[in-house]
Amino acid sequence: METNYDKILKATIELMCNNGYHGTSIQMIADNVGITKSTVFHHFKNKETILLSILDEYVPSATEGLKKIVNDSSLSGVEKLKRFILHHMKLVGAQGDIINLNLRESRYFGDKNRQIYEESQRVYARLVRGIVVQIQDEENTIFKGLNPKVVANAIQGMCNWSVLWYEKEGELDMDGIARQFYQILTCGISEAFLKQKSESKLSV
Amino acid sequence: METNYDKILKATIELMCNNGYHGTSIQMIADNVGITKSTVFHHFKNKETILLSILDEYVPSATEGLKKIVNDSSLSGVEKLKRFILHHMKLVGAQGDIINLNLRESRYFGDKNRQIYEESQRVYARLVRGIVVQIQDEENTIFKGLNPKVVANAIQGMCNWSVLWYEKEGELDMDGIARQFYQILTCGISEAFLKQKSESKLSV
Amino acid sequence: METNYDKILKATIELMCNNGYHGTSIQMIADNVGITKSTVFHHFKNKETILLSILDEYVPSATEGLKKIVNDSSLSGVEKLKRFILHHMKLVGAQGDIINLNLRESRYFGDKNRQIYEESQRVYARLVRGIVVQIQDEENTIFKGLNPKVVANAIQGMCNWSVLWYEKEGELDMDGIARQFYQILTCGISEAFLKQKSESKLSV
Amino acid sequence: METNYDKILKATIELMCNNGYHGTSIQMIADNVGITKSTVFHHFKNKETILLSILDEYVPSATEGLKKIVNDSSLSGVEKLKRFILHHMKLVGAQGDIINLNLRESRYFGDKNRQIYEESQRVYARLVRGIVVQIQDEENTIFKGLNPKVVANAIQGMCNWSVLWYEKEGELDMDGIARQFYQILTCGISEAFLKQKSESKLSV
DNA sequence: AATGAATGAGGCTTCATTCAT
DNA sequence: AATGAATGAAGCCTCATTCAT
Repeated sequence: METNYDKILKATIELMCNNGYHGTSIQMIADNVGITKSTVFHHFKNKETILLSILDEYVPSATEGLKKIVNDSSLSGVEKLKRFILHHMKLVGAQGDIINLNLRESRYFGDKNRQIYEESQRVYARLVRGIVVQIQDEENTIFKGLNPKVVANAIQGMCNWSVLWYEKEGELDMDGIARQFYQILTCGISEAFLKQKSESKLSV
Repeated sequence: METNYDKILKATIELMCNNGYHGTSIQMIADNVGITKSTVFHHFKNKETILLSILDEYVPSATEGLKKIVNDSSLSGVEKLKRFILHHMKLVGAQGDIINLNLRESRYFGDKNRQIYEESQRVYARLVRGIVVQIQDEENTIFKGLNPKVVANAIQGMCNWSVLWYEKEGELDMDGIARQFYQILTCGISEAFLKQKSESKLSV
Repeated sequence: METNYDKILKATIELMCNNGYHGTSIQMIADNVGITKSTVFHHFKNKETILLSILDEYVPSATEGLKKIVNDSSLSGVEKLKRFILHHMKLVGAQGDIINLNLRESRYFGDKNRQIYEESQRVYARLVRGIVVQIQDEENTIFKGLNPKVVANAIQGMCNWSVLWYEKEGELDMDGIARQFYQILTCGISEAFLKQKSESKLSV
Repeated sequence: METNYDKILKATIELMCNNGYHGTSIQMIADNVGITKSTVFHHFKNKETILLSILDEYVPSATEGLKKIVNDSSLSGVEKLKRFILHHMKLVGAQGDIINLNLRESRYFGDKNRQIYEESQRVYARLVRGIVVQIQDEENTIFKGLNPKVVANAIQGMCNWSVLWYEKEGELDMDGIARQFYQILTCGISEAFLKQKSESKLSV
């Protein structure tokens, strides 16, 4: 059975995605769940803690996934980029709402928690930058002569921005979007990947 | 002399960028300017109007600039892309705060105004998409076989995301960032542009 | 072993002394003891009952002590005054916190209990007034021509006020303070008492 | 015309005297005045500030009065004591409610203001102690051999306690109570004062 | 004996806004 | 042009208490 605790988290994700942190009141959350304000405070010390609980469940696992890709020394930089985009866009597809919260609302945390979350975002950014640097080392044509920081931010912007326009029930699927992003960045240099990818899709 | 009207706009930009629409109160604005709440309402009918006035001054001119580029039939698609990025990133550099507001806080408008702003964003997006389509028509290697909508969103994400990480006093200048974005998207296919650009810089 | 029941009483005394009745919440009490709110209600019907239990244990015994002194027909009024002060100040020293509660927080009782406690304070006051009257009857110089009610209140004020300034670990001991109070009131008329008292101290 | 500001102060004095600081809600104050909660906050930043404003108006003037007496080098210690008691008891009669607040509720201030008020009470206490010491220097029989701190506290207790039992409309007048307090402390040594005092009363 | 879940009432405070001056 | 007074609505949160386990 779904507990009120879980229902509160779920309702908060939805509401804060639509209305933002400050635009979502405890009353709205309570109404959405069908309980009283008091009950919300029975489960969570305060409003910030609700958002914190949501992000605490998501952020570490997202970073873990990326770390695994980056630290796999058997992979080429390009391969890592490909996997990162697939990994990241899959998250956007599956947990777009939470990513949305992480990107937009974590800045409303109090000092302590905000620093934690800004740090976690810096960590994530640093991992992406690592991929870019490796590609620049290995490849001759891709990202050549460019500032890794700029490139990494460009990649992340391209991917993260999708939380604003991607429609779950729309015509585009996340896998397809990810592959297109990859192609934009690598300019079709390894089109083999695209074919291989769509074949492998059959076997899943 | 700077009028209170202007001071209110300026203070609101700063405060809403840091705290969001709901996180910025009329009292905060008044304090920041050094006037009373009442005076704020003397100049603006209500809170929403303040944000509206800020965006109304910025958005049309931004769209105008883009329209000029897109409608110039003497330009190739690639050239339009180059100019769009330069144009857009210059805006981010000069008016990053306002773009920030436009992207993040316009969703808090009431129904009527929100629709207006969503429409203006759709217009902007359509213009960008037009550039992508033109490039696909003209070029053989760039954006080949990709969904124009995805590409346009990727470009806009790459660019807009910079409002979150670009530091005005930092080491990177907007011109440089714009050129790197262009290169990422075109994979250095027209490196001539980069050279030409840095030369032209001397003559300006 | 100290039961939770006792721990709750102890914590409540401390907390209410520092924060007052309204300033002390069940949550604070529970936290202070290291149990849950529910457990507090398991032991006490409601908040008022906790305070009631504390005072019910103390007040009757205090009154009893005073009654014994007053009703001992073998004692002179001055002797009764001396003993009352010693008795009362010893209570302040040993149970200052509870006296504090009795004096300051009993007014927050509900109607019924408040009346009980106000009555108990009237009883106490009447006993003290009895001592004053007896002194006026027996002595020529002490309290002569004064209103017994005023004198009794003066004595009680002098004594009770000490809960606000007496420091348990300070330089002054309650016995000494009591003797000085006695001397102030009797103006050293029976200094013999003081000598006798300090000698008797050796034999105790 | 009496402003809402003043009405709020007046209502707060009465309510907090009866119900204490924590027992008095802003709603109660608003109701008592006949305004809304919001209006209370229009005039006072927060609840604490209301109490602060009340005490800030009273405390300094009370201390000033005492200082004048103590610093008048033409007066004997006994005369100062007499005047102090009259001064202090007159305050109790006229502003008993505020003294009550000062003594009982100032402890609920936040750290900063509490320290200010505790210091102001220490100052007051020190002045009283000064009188006691002067008497011990000048007189042979009064307060002889006693700890000045204890005596000063005894005097203050005797006087302050009266806020709890003095009834404005009762049979006793403050002048009479003050004179009786004086006689208790000095044991009728200067009965002349009492006569003189009651005569002077005629001429007023 | 002890606790977790739940809640209605209320507490302090902020907010956007109106009105009279 | 600017402000002080006033307010209704709402916001976050605490409180004492009940109930089922």
